Amino acid sequence: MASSSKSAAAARLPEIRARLFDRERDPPSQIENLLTRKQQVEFGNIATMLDYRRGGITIFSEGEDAHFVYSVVAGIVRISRHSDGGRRQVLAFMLPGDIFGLPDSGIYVNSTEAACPSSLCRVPWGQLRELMMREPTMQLNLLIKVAYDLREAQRRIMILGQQNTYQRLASFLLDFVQHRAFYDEERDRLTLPLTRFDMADYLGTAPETVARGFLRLEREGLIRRIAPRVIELRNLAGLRQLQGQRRRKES
Amino acid sequence: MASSSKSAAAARLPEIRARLFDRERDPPSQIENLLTRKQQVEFGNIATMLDYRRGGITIFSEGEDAHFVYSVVAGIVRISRHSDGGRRQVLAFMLPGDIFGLPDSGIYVNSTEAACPSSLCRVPWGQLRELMMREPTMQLNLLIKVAYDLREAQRRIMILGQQNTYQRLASFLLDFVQHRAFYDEERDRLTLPLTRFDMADYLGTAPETVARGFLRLEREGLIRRIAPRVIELRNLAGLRQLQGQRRRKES
DNA sequence: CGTGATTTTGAATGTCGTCAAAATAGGTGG
DNA sequence: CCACCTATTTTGACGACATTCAAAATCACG
Repeated sequence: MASSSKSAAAARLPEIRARLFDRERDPPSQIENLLTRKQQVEFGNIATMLDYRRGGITIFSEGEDAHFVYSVVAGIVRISRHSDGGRRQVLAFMLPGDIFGLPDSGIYVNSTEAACPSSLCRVPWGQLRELMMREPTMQLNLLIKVAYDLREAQRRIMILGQQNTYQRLASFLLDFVQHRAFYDEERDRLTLPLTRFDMADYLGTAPETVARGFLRLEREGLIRRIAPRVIELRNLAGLRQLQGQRRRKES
Repeated sequence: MASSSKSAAAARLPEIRARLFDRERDPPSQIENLLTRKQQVEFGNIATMLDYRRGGITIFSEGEDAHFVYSVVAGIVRISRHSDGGRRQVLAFMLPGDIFGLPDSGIYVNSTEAACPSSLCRVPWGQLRELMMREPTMQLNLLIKVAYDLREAQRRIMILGQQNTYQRLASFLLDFVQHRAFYDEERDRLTLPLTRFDMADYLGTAPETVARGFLRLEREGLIRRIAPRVIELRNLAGLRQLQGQRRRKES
């Protein structure tokens, strides 16, 4: 499944990225790495690096005993939960700098899979807890990070609560524009290593509707489909303008 | 607006309620107060009690400088955010034991109002930050609480992502059954001091659709409308069964 | 180059947002 | 206590939107 190595030193140092509670520099402060060099090393000392060489591999499943906390170093991790009816909802895609796997009463409440080849950093929950008790600033960093994730979840509630599927798709594309790993600014090209099913379950809709959304975006000149998973963004401002509109065409 | 008093001792001690990271008792552990008696007093020492005598009063608005963190002692607080188009989305209703007002780069990102007469506990952010640096367990409690709120937000994403408005309304009613302040178990009566607009903005729908939802719930024998804001729940199991169904009737 | 999975397109129908208007509740002052 | 007024809630009608089932087209991979 995933190959592991104890020598975290050799690999890229783990980061935790979020926006700070307080203004440190000029407002508004950007998303940044919360850890000092020293903390990164300390964190790396209790961590194991994991390599998921292809997408679709399960990291952990809801209901299992939670022994580890993970942080993404490279790639995309899909966090999902299943409803009573068995339908999957993708709650978030975790990108480099994100942390996931905090326990709830000792168990995981979500399932997670690598959505594409990914590198993770795994820390035993007990040891992280000890480290945080010794190091209040380390704990504060985790608090800041979780608070940041909460605000992101609230942003998703906004989108799901008041946008139609067409607007949601545009929001989704725009989210990835921030990340250089997926958006080639030179060519305006977005590479999304995700299936229509993943997108549909994330956007709370059906894969067919996602496809129709892409069709409409193309017809309206906002994008061009190079391949199913490669999109040229032809009009960023136009995509952004969709956000503010009403859910439904006026009368 | 709100009357305040420095003597927190006279009032009910503030609580922070959430589910723990780890299992302390038999699984699964229930929602409980995170603070020890001593911590409650310590927390009360830097807090000011606020009384909002009627609903609709603004506590703070998005974009303002964030100086205080609040915790609900009694009542309901509505947390909302406005989209580009100006439409309001209610992100959450905060009930006794909940905390809100954590800053993002020094400012509030949400607006909050008392949804009905409420008592709050207000703490200067700077002092809370100091207290947390001295008291790692106090900080851990806040972390646990925010992580709990994150999971609740994820639950809302599930509901908005895969339930129709009828099912969402049922979920909403069931959420309040947990709280004795709103649900009279003897008479099966739910008292919701909220307008159809509040509910609609929370559920991501229109007030008319909420009204139609209540109508249908009544026609199907699941509830009985005593008054617009007082509902008799006649079939809890039936309400719960709605959750697992598909969004749309199979043709 | 074939095979299975993914993606796209088509058609039918259920759902819900919107506008309009009637009915009801809740609070105020006579 | 009642009449009145305003805000809230309910009901009706219509059309846009999205889910579902079905099937064709395309892609990825061996």
